[in-house]
Amino acid sequence: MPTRRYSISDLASDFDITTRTIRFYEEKGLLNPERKGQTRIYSAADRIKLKLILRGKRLGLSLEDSKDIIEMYHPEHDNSPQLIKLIDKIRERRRLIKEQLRQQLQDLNDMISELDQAEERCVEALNDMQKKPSKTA
Amino acid sequence: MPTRRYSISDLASDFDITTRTIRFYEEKGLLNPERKGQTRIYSAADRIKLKLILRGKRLGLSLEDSKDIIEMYHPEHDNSPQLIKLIDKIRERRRLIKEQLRQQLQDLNDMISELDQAEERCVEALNDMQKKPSKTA
DNA sequence: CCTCTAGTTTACGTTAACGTCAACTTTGAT
DNA sequence: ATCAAAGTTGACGTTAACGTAAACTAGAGG
Repeated sequence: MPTRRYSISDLASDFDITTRTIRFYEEKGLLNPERKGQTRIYSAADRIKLKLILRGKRLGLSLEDSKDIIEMYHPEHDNSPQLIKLIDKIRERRRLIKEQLRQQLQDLNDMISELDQAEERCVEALNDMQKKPSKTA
Repeated sequence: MPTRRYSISDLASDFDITTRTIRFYEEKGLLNPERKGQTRIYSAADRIKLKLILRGKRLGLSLEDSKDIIEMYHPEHDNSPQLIKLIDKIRERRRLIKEQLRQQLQDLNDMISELDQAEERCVEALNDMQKKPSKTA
């Protein structure tokens, strides 16, 4: 079994965040590491959760959203009505993600092509200035 | 000439934001509408700037970033060293955007496929519960 | 034993991006 | 004229996501 353990500063340096950040995520209920005495000990699963949180951040999700998503991956295997609700939540979340994907893709492509045009205009302006030596008296 | 004008609430309802938000963007130097008396009058160009700001927000840009980008589209046509610096800024920004595009694409696809797997696990768990009636005493 | 390093809790501070009054003024419609 | 709707300027409040500092503890090494 790959029962790897990590200290809080291990994870901090791995993901290039501060220990404060990691404790903050715990405060918000996104992580629940073991304790040896009062020192936190993180498992491989905790590491993955952290990864999910950070990916969520890159996508603009709130910590609350990431918390939701984490619970989808690590459900308390309850009874079947709970499971059915969970499946619905997963499908809804996937819908949202896909819509976001579509929108962001379009936004990014639009922005890139507009930057291209802006650059072109600048280059032309530069060329024009080379020919007419300028009006500066 | 399409010299369309907009009131602040026109734009607010068009983009589904509050007038406070629009005034806030002006406070931060992203908009500079004309005034008729003390009332703000927005042009078509202002409308476009607003659109750029909101797109920036969807992409996770800060207002400062959006301000930068707006100035790339509406440069004060200065002298050539300024123009050259501007071109560099545009290229750098495009680089950032492209990297972000790449990253977000991967993140979103990863997340979707993980949601697919999570759903599958739930469905299987449900099926298992149908067969073995459960252990609940 | 002493000190250094890493860890902990508690608590107040900070920044961005607005929200929410309050207290006016301006203006088109009746 | 008046009255409601829309506009304006302060100014303080709020939320998320941490930063920062103080004061303490526990283990490892010389």
